[in-house]
Amino acid sequence: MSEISKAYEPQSVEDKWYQFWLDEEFFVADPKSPKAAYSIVIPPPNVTGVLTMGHVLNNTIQDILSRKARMDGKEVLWLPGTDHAGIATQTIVERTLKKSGEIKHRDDLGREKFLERVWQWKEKHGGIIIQQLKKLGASCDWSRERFTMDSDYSRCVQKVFVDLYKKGLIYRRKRMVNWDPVSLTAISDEEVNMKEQKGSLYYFKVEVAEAPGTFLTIATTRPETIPGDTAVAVNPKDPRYAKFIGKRIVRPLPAELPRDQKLIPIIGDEHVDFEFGTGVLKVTPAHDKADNEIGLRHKLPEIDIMHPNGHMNELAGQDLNGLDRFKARKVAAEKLTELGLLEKEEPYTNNVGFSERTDVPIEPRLSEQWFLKYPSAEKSRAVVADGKMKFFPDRWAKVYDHWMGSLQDWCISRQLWWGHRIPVWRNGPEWIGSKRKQTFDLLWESRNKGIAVKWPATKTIVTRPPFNVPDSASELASQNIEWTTVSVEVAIEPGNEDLASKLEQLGFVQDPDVLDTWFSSWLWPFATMGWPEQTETLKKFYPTTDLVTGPDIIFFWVARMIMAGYEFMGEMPFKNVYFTGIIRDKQGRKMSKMLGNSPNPLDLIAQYGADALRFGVMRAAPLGQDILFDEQNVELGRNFCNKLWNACRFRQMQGGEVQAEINPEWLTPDDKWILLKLDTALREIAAAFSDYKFSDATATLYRFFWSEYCDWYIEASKAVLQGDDAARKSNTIAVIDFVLSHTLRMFHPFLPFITEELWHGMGYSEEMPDNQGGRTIMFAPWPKPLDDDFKSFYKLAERDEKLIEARNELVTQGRDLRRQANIPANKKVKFVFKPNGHTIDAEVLKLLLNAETVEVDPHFQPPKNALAVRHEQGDLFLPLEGLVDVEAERARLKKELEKIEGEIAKVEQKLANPNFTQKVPATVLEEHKKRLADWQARGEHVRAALEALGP
RNA sequence: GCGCGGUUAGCUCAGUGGUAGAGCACUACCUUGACACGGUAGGGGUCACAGGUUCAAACCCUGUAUCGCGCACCA
Repeated sequence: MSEISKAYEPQSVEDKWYQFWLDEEFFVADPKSPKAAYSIVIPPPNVTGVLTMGHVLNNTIQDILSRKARMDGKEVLWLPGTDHAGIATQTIVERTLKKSGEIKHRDDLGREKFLERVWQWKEKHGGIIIQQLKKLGASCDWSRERFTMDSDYSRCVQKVFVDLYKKGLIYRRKRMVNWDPVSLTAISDEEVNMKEQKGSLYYFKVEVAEAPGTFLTIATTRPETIPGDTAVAVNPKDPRYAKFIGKRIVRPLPAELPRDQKLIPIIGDEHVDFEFGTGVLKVTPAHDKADNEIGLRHKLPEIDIMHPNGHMNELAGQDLNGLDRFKARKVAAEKLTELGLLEKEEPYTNNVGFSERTDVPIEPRLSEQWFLKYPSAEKSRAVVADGKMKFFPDRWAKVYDHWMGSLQDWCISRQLWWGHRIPVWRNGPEWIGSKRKQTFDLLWESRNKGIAVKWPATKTIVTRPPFNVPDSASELASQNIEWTTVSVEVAIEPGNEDLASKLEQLGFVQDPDVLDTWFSSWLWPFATMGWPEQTETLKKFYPTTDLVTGPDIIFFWVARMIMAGYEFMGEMPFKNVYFTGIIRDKQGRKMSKMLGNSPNPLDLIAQYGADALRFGVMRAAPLGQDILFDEQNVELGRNFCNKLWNACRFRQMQGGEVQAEINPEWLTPDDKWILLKLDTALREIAAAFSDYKFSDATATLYRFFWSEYCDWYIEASKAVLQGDDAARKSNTIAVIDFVLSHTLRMFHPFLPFITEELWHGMGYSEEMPDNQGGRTIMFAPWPKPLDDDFKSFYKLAERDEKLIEARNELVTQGRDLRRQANIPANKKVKFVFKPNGHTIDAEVLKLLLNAETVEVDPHFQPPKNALAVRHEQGDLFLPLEGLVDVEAERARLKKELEKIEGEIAKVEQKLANPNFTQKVPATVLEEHKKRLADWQARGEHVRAALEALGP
């Protein structure tokens, strides 16, 4: 440290070292390295994203793991990148363009032009979060940064799609999906959140056509869908209604439709719960998932009465046509009232599915979509259940298992533009005329080359291989298939772009939909490493070691990656999964832009430093618990860094040789004590790492460094450092260097910047080989606990530890005497120590007590008013002259005596119990006996002190 | 409805059977040659409740209450 500032100033330090690490390529992973591999792939943040506290938590953990692994001598790959985030990105760009007045709708630009703008936007703003991660100190291999829409990556997605298509696992079908009427796309079940909604349950009556004057009453929450009803269902076992099955009712809406066009059947279906409502269910197959299933069972017609944007269409009738679905609900109820059919409306709370992205109620809608039947599901489920892949905390394994046990096919198509377009071409309406022969020839030729050509004859939907393509025109003819009614699907693998363009010339069109973003993210662990080539990187770093992510994407991402890993790599994608908690504000609310309770991590870094932010977050983030974030945590981190800084500054002020040999003969009991405490801390941290308990690790670091090293050891060592014995002094400095060099390395994964600065500043990097931290602390060895050879060479034994701990206790009590006597902290006082056969360093005692002198007198006879503490090492007296408030002191001592007697009674009771003395392990019994003796001794002492105060 | 997690000091949380802990906040004293982003000392808890197991329970078991989360879902 050329210039020693009194306080640590992170801003000037952090950028300097990050640039150094980048320039030296310390983060770059070498697949040819002989070292053992350690790898993590980053959960790719949205390319539109900015750094949130969640990212800070997540990436700090990954950085800690990566840096620790480097110090453990591993070849580390932390692979970064971003996700194209279909809906989110498209929405942002579209909104921006609308705001600027350039367009009213993305159709104004057209698909191609619009995508150009998204790419432009991505180039301009897409790097922000990467830069922010660098500010945090993330040691990612930036030379390998990937984006899920990179051309290589897109080829992986395309290949995977066609592969699964050929296996028959991907298919296109008209089905009920979750429709988001705002973003105008289907979404998957996982993107739907159920929320409680307060609404109404409407009871209306319908007339039975075959029995005029007879009415059934139906309860519904959605009267606006009545025009879409194609049946009324009752439970066939319901005695009230069974007799109506087979008859028809008159559907009340649309009101203007003639009665004979509104007759719909009463059907019997087990699905109907006769406890609920009136026991009569209206069936709307086009607008309700359960109703759709009933519709399929009973072959009911489907009437779609809504536009994709959630507004009613003309089939809903003139009263509702054009209205938004919620407005239509009210109008439909009014209409029923008008018709005299509404019996009552009661308040009702039910659960409604909301789109995760746009937060509007999803609309169940019939549409043609692509679906995936999950591959390798059994293996993927078993690997976690068997514990071959470990989840931390492991309760998530149960959640995973439950989901894996009830997999539903995944709706993977999205009606968006920004994303991987589905690589399937279909014959369009203009597929006519003279190009017919040319087309068939091309298709037969392609099919023979292994291209996936599906040939579903009209009305026959083929979804499984083998693809039943007629071999020739004559076969086509012999099957009596009219070529004009044939529909063909061609899925094209990467590298066959020429076939696509040929098909397009022949009137084929590519499917307009894109794939769900997660359909690309699920390939992340191997698509980023060069798959499908068997690259050096894949060989070295796949499967990855750890995955760090939030439990909110366990289904979206983690489960799917496991399945993709098995399906395409034949191997699990990661060995351990660490699930972080969710960051909340200090009132326990989720961080959100709306609430404005989400601090900007960059502001925190600017104010407190990246190390402080990292330390504060890690300290507050126990495994598996949500984190209530408070800026005070960061302040604490800053204070801690400052403490570390100043402790090193103190060492530097002592001068002397850097990292000199420690001479075992000159070690003081305090030296031995701190070495043993260091050993304990190293062991605790090793244990914390193996359990992924980072908050435990930071707690240990904090306690060891602040309480043990600074508060006790440094203060005690001043006795030597301020003395005039040069040999002892340099030995103590050697101990300090030993401890500090271990401490800095132990801290480095958590506090990368300040430790690098101090590592160099303290001179610990000097004359060291590279693998000992010569160029950077990043590659200094992770400190190991002290071994037995070390301990015996330096004669470190448990009794040294006990001796100092007892001495420290004596000091604390001695310091308390000052307070009892109301002596200001800055006033030096004279203590007398009456030793009890033990040796104790009076110089150290004097320093720790902040005393003017500590007189050691084995024959000291205390005066009446001396305050005293009795201790196993001797008695410490603070002789005073009339300073003490006798009454207050008496009261205090009495209170203490009461407490002591209580403790004595407790232990005595236990020891008097023969069950206890006979059953308990010897060590516990011993400990209780000793405890009793200790309390008794203290009690005696307090009693003596009381007596000494006089009557 | 099913499942999971929490309930310990004013606040946020550690603590897997053997003397209840940390940080912050609080009180008092102190700018003592590393650090006021600091030091010293102190006050403060029937460990949600009720049973049970045990020589011994914050900890294990059963139940209850309460908060949060996930899954499922009946119009």
